Amino acid sequence: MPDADKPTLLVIDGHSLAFRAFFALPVDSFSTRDGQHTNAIHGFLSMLLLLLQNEKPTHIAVAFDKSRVSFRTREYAEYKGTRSETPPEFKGQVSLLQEALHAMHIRTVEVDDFEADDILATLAKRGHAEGYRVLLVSGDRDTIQLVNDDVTLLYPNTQGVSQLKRYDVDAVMERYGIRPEQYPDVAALVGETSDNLIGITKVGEKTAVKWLGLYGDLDGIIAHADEIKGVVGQNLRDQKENAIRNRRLNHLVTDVELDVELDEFRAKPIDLESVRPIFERLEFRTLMERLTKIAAGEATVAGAVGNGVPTTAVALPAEAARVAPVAPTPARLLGEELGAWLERAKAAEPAGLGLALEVLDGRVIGAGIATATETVHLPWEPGRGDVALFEAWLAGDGPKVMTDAKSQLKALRRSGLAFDGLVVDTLVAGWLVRPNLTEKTLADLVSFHLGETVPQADPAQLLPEEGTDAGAPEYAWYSLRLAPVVLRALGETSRRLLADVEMPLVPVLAAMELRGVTVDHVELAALSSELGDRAAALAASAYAEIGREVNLGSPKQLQEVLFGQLGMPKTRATKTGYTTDASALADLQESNPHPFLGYLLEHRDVTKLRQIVESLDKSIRSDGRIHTTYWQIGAATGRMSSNDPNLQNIPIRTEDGRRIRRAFRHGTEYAELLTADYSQIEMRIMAHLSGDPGLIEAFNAGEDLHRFVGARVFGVDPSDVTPVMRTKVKAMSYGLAYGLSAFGLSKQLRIERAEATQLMKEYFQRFGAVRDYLRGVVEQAKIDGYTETIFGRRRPFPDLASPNRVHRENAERAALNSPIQGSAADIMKIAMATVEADLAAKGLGSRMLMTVHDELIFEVAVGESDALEAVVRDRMAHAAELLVPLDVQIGRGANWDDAAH
DNA sequence: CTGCGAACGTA
DNA sequence: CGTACGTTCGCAGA
Repeated sequence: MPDADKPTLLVIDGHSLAFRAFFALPVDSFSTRDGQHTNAIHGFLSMLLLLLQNEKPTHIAVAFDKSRVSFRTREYAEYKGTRSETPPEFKGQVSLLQEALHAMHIRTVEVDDFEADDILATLAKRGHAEGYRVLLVSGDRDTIQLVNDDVTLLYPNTQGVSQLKRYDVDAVMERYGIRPEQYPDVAALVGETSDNLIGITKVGEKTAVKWLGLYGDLDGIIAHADEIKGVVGQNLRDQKENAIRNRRLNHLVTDVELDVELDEFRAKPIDLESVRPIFERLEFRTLMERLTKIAAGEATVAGAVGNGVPTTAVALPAEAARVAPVAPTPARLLGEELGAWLERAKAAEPAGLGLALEVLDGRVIGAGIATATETVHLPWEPGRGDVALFEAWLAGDGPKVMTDAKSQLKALRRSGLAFDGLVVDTLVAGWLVRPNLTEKTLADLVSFHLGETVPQADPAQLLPEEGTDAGAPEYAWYSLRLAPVVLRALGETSRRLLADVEMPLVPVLAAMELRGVTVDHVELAALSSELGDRAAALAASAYAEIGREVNLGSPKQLQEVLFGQLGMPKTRATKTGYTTDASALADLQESNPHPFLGYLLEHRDVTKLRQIVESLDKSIRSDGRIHTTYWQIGAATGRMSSNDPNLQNIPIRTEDGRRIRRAFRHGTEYAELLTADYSQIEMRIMAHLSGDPGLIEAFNAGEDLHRFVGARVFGVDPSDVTPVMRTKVKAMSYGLAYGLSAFGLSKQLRIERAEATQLMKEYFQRFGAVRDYLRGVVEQAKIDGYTETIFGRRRPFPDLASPNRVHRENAERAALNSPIQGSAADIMKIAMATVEADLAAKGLGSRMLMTVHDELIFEVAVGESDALEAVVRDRMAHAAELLVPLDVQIGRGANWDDAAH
């Protein structure tokens, strides 16, 4: 029977989904007037309605655990022992949920002594046997073992409860590299923390999958345990009982006795009158409206909006795998033919043509151009003459769609070719859709957004062989096809961000990378050798203290020295032992002073600096300049990163560090360097976003921010704010944007916990809107599943719904920080594009060289100091209009250090 | 030769 | 028990 004709059985693990919903939605925003919490019920039902709309199941069952004990806990008392007590706000929601389900005429199932997963397993097996298509919804990974050609798992791991990842056999293979039925063997070897099942030490997913490939299954692996070498082999032999026990426990029972026939789960038409009383009692107005629409058959897939309901629809890929479309065979056209083709292509694709350039040794050697149905391959050297029409198209503003345009734009520039008209870079657009950096290449994008595979994907492709590999024409074609899909996924606001902020930045970054920055090799070499000498002397002194030579760069050996030989108290634990990081060593120095610690710390500093100096020196190219690469999609917040080498972490805090900055110079044709940075931009954004009157006044007053805030917090006159008070308030202010706790604050300032708590209390009393704002960000993010910057840049936070407290709280702090760091990034990106454009418009020869998040560095052409400063100040200060002014600090000098004000 | 964790530089 | 990155090193397992 073809799939489409099969009945669809939807089976939901009720407890697991309700629990996820509980953590995904803020408990405070969902309760009835008489105080009953409803967030878990609301989230669950919201998800259920989406499933009803999208999947149109013919049969529905919801399974629940009958109690916390089952045959598993009897066999292994510690099973799920790490799970904490059920939160009181959750209790009671399950029975109300069951009541609501019954009102919707949906059957629930629970069986003594078995877990909901066993019921899922049993129903999946019966459904498969009786010719159903089965959809399982569970947050328990053990259910992966149930997936087969008829059984698909929807797993809520990406975007809170309303987004489900679809695991069919192929998806499991892709994610885990194994067949679904092998999953329990992997889990048995690796262990499962949430179930308190300990696996084999040192065995992770990779090792387990590898062994399975070699020996077939867990029994095979254990039978061949003697052949496995090394520590892991020994661990396996020692701990195999763990794995055997885990395997027994994670095997799901497929023959639980259920007193029900599958047909009894048949979905009934929605009976609004039966549902109304319970929905009214739970005060679910919006859900009732949605249900009414579904009943009337007029609901749309993404129609779920309002009252705290996630606005995104369940993420569902298109129909089952189709045959991947194949790129058209590229035509080879010359001269006039090409010109004529271009004219036709432009008419066929008014939104833009796909373009990809072939690059060899940094120079352009060919191009691929694509419409939806045709591609052209053009091997050409610039200036050949007969392709003037093509070069004119490149230079004009005719719209072009590319993937990873920046590197290609650099090659064009090097080849002396003009370029304009980039409308979509699918790499950047794809990142705006999913900023957590999962798709880094065209092949990744095609795989995720189109569900197809780029043949022989190799982005570094130089000279594509005819017919086999994907070359420039195919790249152009895929780029063009990606664009509408990705743009549709972006939504209106993000499309504006792409067009107004990100796309204009691409050629700017390309230009900056090409320019590079002059760095003095002689200076660096001298510094390196001096630092080398000092490191050697410090190492010798350290060795003398302990009477032997150890590798000071080895945490392992240091632990032997500190906690063994010197008998010092253990520090904070890491995965592999005890930390020897600088702050821990400083603590030790206080409690157990020892000269070795001092030498060690200083040795660390010196070798670290030397390492940076060495790597910078190696990066100086033949033009005497360092050319970094900016990664526009480098950070989920919207920031850029810099690599090869990273110019965004050049030391500044110590004198030795500043000596490195002194090696950064202006080129010989130029007069000096100019640096411009936003002062306290993150605090200003916080003032803007929170609207806090006190903070806004602080910035508008234009006096020293921390002094002003300190005066308010400590209730003294600004002139009476002592340096100590100022330091405390400054740490507090900056910590806010990172979700700093009283504990963290006390640690950083080395003050008592109580004092830190008091300081925070006073702070929030004076700047209450800041606290309200920060709380609101997290709450809203839990509802939406993402945060947003001032300019509408979004970042999803799936972990806000995690039942794991550590993961969840990490996500909460990141969510807190994202709109602030991200808005600052937006502003800087706008500033960069406008500064660059203004310099060009005014015909200035000065140029922007580097960006370090809130700082820009320029090379000043002779006689342009004041003109440049005026442009930079103006464009940076007015990149955004906030409730507070944007302050720009500017300095000039012969090197980067001197140019810092 | 590769992958991971610790440590540390910046904003 | 403070966000966001990139780089380097040592170590362990091939």
